[in-house]
Amino acid sequence: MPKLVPAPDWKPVGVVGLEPNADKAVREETNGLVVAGPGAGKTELLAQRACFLLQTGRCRAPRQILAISFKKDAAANLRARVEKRCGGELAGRFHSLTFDAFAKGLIDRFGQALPDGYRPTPDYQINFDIQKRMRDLLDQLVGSTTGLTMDDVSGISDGIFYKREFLGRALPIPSAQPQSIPDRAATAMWKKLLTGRERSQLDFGMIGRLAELLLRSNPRLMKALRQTYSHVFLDEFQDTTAIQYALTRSMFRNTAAVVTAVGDSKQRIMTWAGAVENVFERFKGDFGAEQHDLVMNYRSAPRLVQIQQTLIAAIEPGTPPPTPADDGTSGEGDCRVLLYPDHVREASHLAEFAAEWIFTDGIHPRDICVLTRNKPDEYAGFLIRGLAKRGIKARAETDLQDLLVEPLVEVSLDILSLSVRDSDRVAWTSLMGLLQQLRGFDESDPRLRRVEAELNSFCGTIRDAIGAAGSTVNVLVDQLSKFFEFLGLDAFRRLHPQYLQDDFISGLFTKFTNALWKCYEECHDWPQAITDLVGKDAIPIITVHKSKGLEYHSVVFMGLEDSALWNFANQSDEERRAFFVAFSRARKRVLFTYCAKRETQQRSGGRSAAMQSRTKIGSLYELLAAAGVEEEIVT
DNA sequence: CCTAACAATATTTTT
DNA sequence: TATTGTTAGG
Repeated sequence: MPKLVPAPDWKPVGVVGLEPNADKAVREETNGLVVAGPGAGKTELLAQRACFLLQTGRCRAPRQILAISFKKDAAANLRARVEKRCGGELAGRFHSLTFDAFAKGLIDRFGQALPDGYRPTPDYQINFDIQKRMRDLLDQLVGSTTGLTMDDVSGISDGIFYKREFLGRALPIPSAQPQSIPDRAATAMWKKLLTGRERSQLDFGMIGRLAELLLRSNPRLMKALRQTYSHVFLDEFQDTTAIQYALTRSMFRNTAAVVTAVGDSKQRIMTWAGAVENVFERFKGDFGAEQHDLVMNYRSAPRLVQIQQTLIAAIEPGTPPPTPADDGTSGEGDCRVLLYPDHVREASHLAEFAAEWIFTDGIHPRDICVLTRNKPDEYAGFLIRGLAKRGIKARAETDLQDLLVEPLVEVSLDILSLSVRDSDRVAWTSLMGLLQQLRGFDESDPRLRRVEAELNSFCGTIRDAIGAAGSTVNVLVDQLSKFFEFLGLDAFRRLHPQYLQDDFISGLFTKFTNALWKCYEECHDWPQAITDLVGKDAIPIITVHKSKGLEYHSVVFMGLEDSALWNFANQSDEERRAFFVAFSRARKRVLFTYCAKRETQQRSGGRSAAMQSRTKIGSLYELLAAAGVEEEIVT
């Protein structure tokens, strides 16, 4: 048992120091809201606070810290930092997971304790299409059992219904008579999705509502939960949805749990997906949270921070301006707008830049990022080919990103790499470790020698099969399936409970094998195909939304044009914040591009490129001009 | 088979 | 808003 440190003696772990407000937030004894811009070290602050609470005994065994993030990688990142900072033993009481994983965990463990009428089948299916299929589902409600007529149902707008009556408020649906038509439809809809088929159909919005109902209707469960967690962290709080906030609120408001939320309202770019606009104010009101503003920017060069100050003044006047931690000795930072006649010139010019950055300045391709507002593959098609001519790889990441972090895919890539490469120590070690774990052997178990031999012979079989002439994607599927049988598919699925859902694991497997086969067909070289799929040396091309929370040495925002920001007139605040998010990803350099003419997709039909304009988003250009950013006309 | 008119969609996380 | 997809009707 590690020795407790008295709070006054506690020092931040592994960092030089914290700015005064951060130090205060780390040691805060009551609910707090940390508001901080990009590069302020919000995640690090949470990691330090976890260390503080665990090492000083503010959070004392058996009590735990619950840390909730939005994205899997953010949750994993935070967990890893805490483990590194204060060791595995204390970090064992730090539970870092996504909101959805947390709510689903409650339903999976205790869902059968839900009240009648709201109890899903234990083998419920996750269905991502419920919102999309709402019109259809509504139409299916017509009938004598629901008492809803064709007219009733066609008078309901599916989008509004889903957001308001179906998921917009706490369960249960008010049942006092007379029920309004939408309320009757909502009641019938829950019934249909929970009991209409053999297996209940749920999406994550429904799971969130059910989790909240579960706790509210089971005081003992609620009490157990509150006793488990003495402290709660909420990361990226500006993105919290109404459902998530309701759950958080009913769990921890007016309880002994100390809740710390961190976020940045200037980076709120998910309101269209349900993020609550005034969630900071509501949190401060409901939880009596004290606000801590952080002002340091540890990410960006001084010139870039200065430009950020201009953007911030426009987005959220009155916000304290950020202070660069970077003194500029390694470069002031650079931002320019490049105006091109067309997408062809843009591609060749940007490729020239990239070649210089990579081959002369030694910047790693992964430390460069191309951002687009939407449709990255269409916007960057020409650029990808321009870069390829100079020997630089680049690719639109989109769904590959998510695929590659799945354990199923990692294991598959390990065994394939081991099969087709002369040696891959890392893959060998990780597969042997996994086999050992799944078989329940300890390190010195003599049976491991046999497993080693079997693994080796598997590699030979796989290499021969997938390398044979006339091999198809089915051969790949077949070989991998056999390998997972050998590995112990059931044990593997128990190790990663998300794979207990048949559709999830089989869909994932198909996506992966198809993607890998596509790479193979392009180069007919297995080691190369694996490298290509992983995208190790490729410049990532992603949307602004995907880039949230990431940072790069250099950022290129392609297509600062009216048509790319098509909804600017309707949601200029949100688009301005997206612009700010894009800009603030960079440590040293940001380039914006504009093309007078642009063809976003490479078409064989030879359609003419569309003329672009930038008047409707003129206010963005004015902001850059006000910050002294130069425009450069490239011919 | 072609065109005109209309509708959908774009930014997203989550097992 | 601009582009792409769908469908009815010629």
